[in-house]
Amino acid sequence: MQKSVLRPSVPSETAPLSAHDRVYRGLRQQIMHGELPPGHALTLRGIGKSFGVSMTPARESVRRLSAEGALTLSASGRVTTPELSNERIEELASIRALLEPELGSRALRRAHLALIDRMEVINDANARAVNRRDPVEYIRTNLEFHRTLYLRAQSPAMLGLLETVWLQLGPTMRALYTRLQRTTAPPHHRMILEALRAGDDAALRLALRTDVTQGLRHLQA
Amino acid sequence: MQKSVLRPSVPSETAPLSAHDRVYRGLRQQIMHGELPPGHALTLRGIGKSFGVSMTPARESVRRLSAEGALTLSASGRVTTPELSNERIEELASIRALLEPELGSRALRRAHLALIDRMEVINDANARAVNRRDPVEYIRTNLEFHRTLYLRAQSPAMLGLLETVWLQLGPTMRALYTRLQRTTAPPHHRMILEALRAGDDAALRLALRTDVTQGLRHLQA
DNA sequence: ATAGCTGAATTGTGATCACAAATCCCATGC
DNA sequence: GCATGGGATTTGTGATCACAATTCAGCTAT
Repeated sequence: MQKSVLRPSVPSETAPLSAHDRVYRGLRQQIMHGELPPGHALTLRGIGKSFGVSMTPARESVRRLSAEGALTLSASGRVTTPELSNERIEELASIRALLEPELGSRALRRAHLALIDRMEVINDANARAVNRRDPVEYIRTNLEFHRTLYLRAQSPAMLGLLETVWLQLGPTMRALYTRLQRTTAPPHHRMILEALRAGDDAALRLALRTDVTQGLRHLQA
Repeated sequence: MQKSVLRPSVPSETAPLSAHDRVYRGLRQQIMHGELPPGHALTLRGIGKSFGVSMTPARESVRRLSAEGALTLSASGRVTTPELSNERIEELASIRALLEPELGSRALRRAHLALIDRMEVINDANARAVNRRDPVEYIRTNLEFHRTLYLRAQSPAMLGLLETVWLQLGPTMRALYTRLQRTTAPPHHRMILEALRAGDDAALRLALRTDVTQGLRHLQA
C-alpha cells in the first residue's frame, strides 16, 4: 500500500532490509530462542499482519524456515513449529555432539584472551537468566556463548549447518526448560572456558560434547 | 525427504504435487546433479516459463534453494548458482568427511546383503558413466551410491544436512569433472563395499573419508 | 579506440485477488 | 453424553499487476 520510506538521512545506516528479510529474521529469532512452544500454529495472514506486510513476504519466510526445519508444513500447508520425536531429538543432539567439538577445536587455534573474556560476560548473563527463571533469555545467552566461540573457527558453512540444528531444537529447548525448572547455570561452561585458557584441545572437545549431550539428555518425554 | 503424504491407495500413486514442489524438485535435481555450471544465472520469469507456472512458485523455490545454499542471491536479488572459493570447498569437504563416516558407521550395523548388492549395481552404472564421459550421470550415480548406504543409517536429520552439503557442491562438482577428465571409477568404492561385507567399522570410516576427500582434493583452482 | 552517459528493456518485490480445500462450529440425532 | 453432518469461515495457492531498481545496449565525446 505505502512503501515510500527511503531515508538515507540517518548516519547510522542500517542496510535497507527487504520486507521478506525482516519477517524471516523476526520469525527465526522467535523460534530459535524458544519463544514459541512446540506445535504452535501460525498463519500466513497472521504473520503478515504482525509484521505489517502482506502475505507474500510471510509466505516466502515460511518456505525458507521450513526448508531449514524450523517450521513444519502439514500436508494441507498448515504451518506449525515442529514437535520432535525422541529419536529426532537424540539425532539432533548427536549432530551437535559431532559438529560443536570440531568447531570448538578450530576456534581454539585462533582464540585470544578478549574472546574468552567476552564469553565470560555472556556466561554471567546466562547465569542471571537462570536465577531470573527467564527461559528465552537463558536460551539466547546459552546459544550466544557457543556461537561466540564458534565464530572464531572461521568455518561459516559448518556454523550455518549448526545453526540449522539449533533452529530445529528451539521450541523443544523451551519445553525442556519449563519442564525441569533449571536452578543452576550449565556446569560445563566453566570447563569450556578453562580448556580454552589452557589451550587444551582434547579437554575442550570433551567439555563441549558433554555440555551439549548433558543438556538434551533430560528431554525424554 | 519432506512431506510424507500417507497415501494408502495405489502404490504407484504419485502425490498431487503442488506447482511449487515440482519447480523445487526440478531445480534441486538440476543443481545437485551438476547440470548447471557455477555462476549460472537464472531468472524468476525464466524458471516459471520452463516449468509452466507463474513467477510465484518460482520465487518460493528460489528462496528455499538459496536457504539451502544451492543458489546465491546477489544484493539486488539476482539468482545464480554459487561460485565457491577454495576455502569454502575445503570446508564443505571437511563437513562431508565428518558426516559421511558417521552415517556409514550407523548404517553398517543395519546393513544386509541385499543392500550391498544394490550398491554394486549402482557402482557399475557409475563406472559406465565414467566410460561414457557423462558428467551428470556420473555425479548422479556417485551420490546415489552414497545415499543408498546412508539411508540405512535411519538418521534422517543427518542425511538431510548432508544433502544440503551435496547441493552446495553440485555445480562445483560438475566443473571439477570436466576439468580433469576422469577415466577411472572412484577407486575407494570397492574398499567401501569390502569393509561393508567384512563388517569392519574402522575400515569403512576410513574408506568413506578418503573417498570424499580424494574426490575434492583436486579442486584447487 | 575507450570511457562515460542516457534511455530502453529486464528483473525482483510486494500487494491483491479468485478459488478450492481444509477446518471449525454448532445444531441435530442417536 | 457423544458422535455426526452441513454450512460458514479460515487458510494456503497460484496468477497478475504496478513499481522501482538494476542491467544492458548503443551512442557520444574526448
